[in-house]
Amino acid sequence: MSRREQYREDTRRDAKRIAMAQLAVAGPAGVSLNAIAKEMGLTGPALYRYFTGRDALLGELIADGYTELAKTVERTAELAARRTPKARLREMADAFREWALDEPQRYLLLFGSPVPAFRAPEHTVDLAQRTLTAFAEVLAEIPEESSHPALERQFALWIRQRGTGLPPAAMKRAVIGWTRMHGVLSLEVEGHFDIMGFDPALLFHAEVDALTG
Amino acid sequence: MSRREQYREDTRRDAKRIAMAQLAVAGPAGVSLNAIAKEMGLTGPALYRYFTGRDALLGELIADGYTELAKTVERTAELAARRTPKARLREMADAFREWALDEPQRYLLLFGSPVPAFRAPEHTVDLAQRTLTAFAEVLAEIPEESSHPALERQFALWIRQRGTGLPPAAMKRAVIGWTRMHGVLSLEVEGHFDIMGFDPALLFHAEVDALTG
DNA sequence: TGTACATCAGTGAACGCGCGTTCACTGATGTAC
DNA sequence: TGTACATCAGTGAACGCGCGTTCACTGATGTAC
Repeated sequence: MSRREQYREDTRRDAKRIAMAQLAVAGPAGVSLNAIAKEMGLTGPALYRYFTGRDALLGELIADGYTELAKTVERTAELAARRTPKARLREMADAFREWALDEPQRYLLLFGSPVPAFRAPEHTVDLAQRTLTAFAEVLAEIPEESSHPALERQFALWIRQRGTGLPPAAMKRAVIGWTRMHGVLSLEVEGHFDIMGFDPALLFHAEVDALTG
Repeated sequence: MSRREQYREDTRRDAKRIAMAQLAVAGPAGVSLNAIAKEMGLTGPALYRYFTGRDALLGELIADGYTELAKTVERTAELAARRTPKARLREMADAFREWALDEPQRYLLLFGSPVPAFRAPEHTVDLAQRTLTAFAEVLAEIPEESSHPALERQFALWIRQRGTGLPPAAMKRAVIGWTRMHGVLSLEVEGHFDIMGFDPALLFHAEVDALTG
């Protein structure tokens, strides 16, 4: 890689790092190209050498987020490869939770309220699938009596379209696991449990355990 | 009520109606006092006769939202008073879901990403409890073997503090039901299921049914 | 019923702010001979 | 090794926009006698 290319990459990474910090403080609306440039010692227009605009930058943050999350969960699954599927599932769920709580606004950027008038680029869909697939894989190893035939039929269709070789029932349970984890995490992150005086971690773990009967 | 009082109330209601319309289109960030005033045929500063500021208006929208939602669910419970608890629960859940899907941004205003640098007023906490209590009441009528003692102990404590006479297990199940419904609804509303080609309603109903074993 | 006063709604100008983005231009870095 | 040219980073000014909020003021509506 030439020095210029190296420099470009460094600058882009810097800009995204600062953007993430702004996101953490003030949400997506608080991410401003001018403010980022200022913090880098540049003027606003300079960033247009590196990003086609604000939306492109946000899009990259989203894509990076999905990728990071998937890698985190996948790595946890690998490290726990020799443990029982149930234990592995628990660890993966914990990794998911930690990743969310570590930087709530980054989590909400992926799964929270959509940024108005901003559509995530198409290829993020595949990135988003990675994490779900990891959960489906471990769930496929944990037997459970099948139920909800109508729902599973729809998942079978979807799996056939996308060509992953996972059992529909496992995919269904992965989606249910996802919605349940997200239900707890999003409300926790937004402070809705604050006044209720209980530990959201207990609730989260109860939900993960309930997944496997 | 004097004519002036009547006029004040009408104007306030008008302003909030327009604010809700803006919210529906562009989210909380899209709610602008100036734009509201313009649509009413007024200038911006005029609205300061009716609201102390933008945050106060948003606060009222939130409080109204919680109250509306609670009333909707409570009314449904009353209308289904003679049906079995399970059937009543299903109808209440459906009412919850319909309310959410009817105006997604209003739902997200209550349960979605927090508006940065905006704290909901204290009394909204009680309003938020109303809906939860309605669900706890019906769940108290549906027996289920108790589990998760640690979690239930925390709910017992909270219930004692707030003086509602509900069984902790019912409260716990209401919270779990809430997180599960929210998990499905928030992801649905934000379009995360769009490319997966299945009917979120099926998932939602599966979750509600799973609540009662 | 009419007059004097108080209350209130709404205006228009202004303050200060920040935003995304375009554009012509300077100056430095890299490249080809 | 040096020169001529191309490429690229970054600047500064500008455009146009909208925002929340304050303030002095006008004009209409209500109230008390």
